[in-house]
Amino acid sequence: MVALVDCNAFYCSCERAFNPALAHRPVVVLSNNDGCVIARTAEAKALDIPMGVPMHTLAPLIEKHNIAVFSSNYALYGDMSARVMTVLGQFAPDIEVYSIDEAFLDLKGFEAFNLVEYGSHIVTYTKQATGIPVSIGISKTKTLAKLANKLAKKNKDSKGVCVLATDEDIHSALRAFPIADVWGIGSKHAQRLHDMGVKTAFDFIQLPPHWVHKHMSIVGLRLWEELRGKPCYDLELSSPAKKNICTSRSFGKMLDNLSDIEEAIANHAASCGEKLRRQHSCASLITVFVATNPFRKDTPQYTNSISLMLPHPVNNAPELIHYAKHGLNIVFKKGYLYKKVGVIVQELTPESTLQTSLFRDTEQDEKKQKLMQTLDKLNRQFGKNTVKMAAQGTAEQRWKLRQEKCSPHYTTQFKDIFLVKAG
DNA sequence: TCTGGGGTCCTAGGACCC
DNA sequence: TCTGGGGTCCTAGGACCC
Repeated sequence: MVALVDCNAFYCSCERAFNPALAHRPVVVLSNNDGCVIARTAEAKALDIPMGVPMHTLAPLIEKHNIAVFSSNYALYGDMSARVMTVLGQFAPDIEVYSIDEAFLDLKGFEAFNLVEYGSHIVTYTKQATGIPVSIGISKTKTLAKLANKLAKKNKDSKGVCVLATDEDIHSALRAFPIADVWGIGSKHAQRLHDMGVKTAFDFIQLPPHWVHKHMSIVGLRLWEELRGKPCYDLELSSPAKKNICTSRSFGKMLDNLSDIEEAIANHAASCGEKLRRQHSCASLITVFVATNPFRKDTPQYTNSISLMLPHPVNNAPELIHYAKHGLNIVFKKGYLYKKVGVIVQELTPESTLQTSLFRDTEQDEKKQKLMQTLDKLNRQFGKNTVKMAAQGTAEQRWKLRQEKCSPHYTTQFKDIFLVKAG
C-alpha cells in the first residue's frame, strides 16, 4: 500500500499558521506580481473563485466577502514544507517528496494495521506539530492513492482520510470518479475520452489496452494498469538531479531600458548558478530569452532567445552572468516594452566529473569555487542575496516583482527579527 | 492598469551512418 | 512499373504535473 499526503490549500494554510485571525476567513494567495490566484481556502472556493483567475477581476468580491489576499511568500512556504515533510517521514520507512505540498509514503507491510486509524493519526499529528492541515489517500498504487486523496478532500465526513483497499472499494470509487480528474489525464485526453463516452475512471479501465497504448502512448497504458491496481511507479526516494534549470520572472512593470534588463538577467543567471551548485552540477549551454507582454494587443510584440555553448562547464555566478549578458545583448532590440526575461541552463554535468580544459587557470577556478561556497553559505545563513555580484544591482531594481501583500518571513528572516530586537 | 514559474516524459520525423 | 535495410541521434512539439 502507498499513501499520498497532500496539504490542504497549502500556501493559504501557511499564512493561517502564523495568523490565527485568518482561521475562518476566506484566504487566497497570489502568483508572482500579484497576478493570479494560485491557492484558495475552502471558504474562498465556496465563493466560486477559480484557480488561476486574474486578480484584477476579483476586486468587488474581495471587498464584499472580506477575503484576505496575500502575495506569495516562497521563503515561508518552502520552510513550512520542510517541516511537514520531516513530520511525515516519521510515519513510514520511506517517503517521496513529490512537490512542495505532497508526499508519497511507503506503507508496504502496513496492511495488517487499521489504515483508516493510522491515516487519522497522521492527519491529527501533522496539524498539531506544524499547524498545517493535510488529507491522506491510501491504496494499492500511486495513481489510486492520488485518487483516494481527492476523495478524502471532497468527502466532508472522511476527516481527511480515504482508504481504498479492496477491489470492491476501488471499483465503486472509480465508477463515481470523473476521468478528467484522474492524475495524468489532462484537458486534451479528457476531451477526447469524453467524446468517446468514457466519462469515469471505471469506463477508462474497460477500454482495450492496445487502444490506450496506441492513442495515449506508454504513459496512458501505465495509468490504465495503475487504476486496475497494478503498480507501474515506485517511490522515488531521492530526487534525481535536474536536467534543465530555468529562472525567469515577469517584471512588475514593463521595461524598455537595456541596463534595467541586464540587471534582471544578471540576477536570473546568479539564481541558476545557485541552483546548479545546490545539486552539484555545471552547465555547458546557456539560453537567454526575452518577451514583450503577449496580453497587450496595442503594443508591438517581440520574443526571442539565444543559446550559447560555454567553453567549459560552469556553475559560478561571474561567468554565468558574463555569458547571459552577452546573450541578452544579442537578442535585445530597442523600441519594445519588455515584460519577461529568463535564463535557462542545460547540458548539465556533475561537478565531480569536470574536465579541466588544457588552457584553463586552475588556480583561478579554485578561487572562484571557494568564493561561491562562501557566498552560498552566507546567503543560506543570513537570507537570499545578502551577498551578491555587483552586476545584480543595489539601487532601484526597477525589474523587481510587484508584491504588495506579502506576509513577514516568519520562519526564515533572522535579520529582521534581530533588527526588531535591537531597536 | 491588471494574466506565474517552474519542470518531466514521450513520439514522430529528419539527418545521418554503414 | 521499378529505387535496401538496417541503425542512432537530435529536435520540435505535444502532453502532462505542481
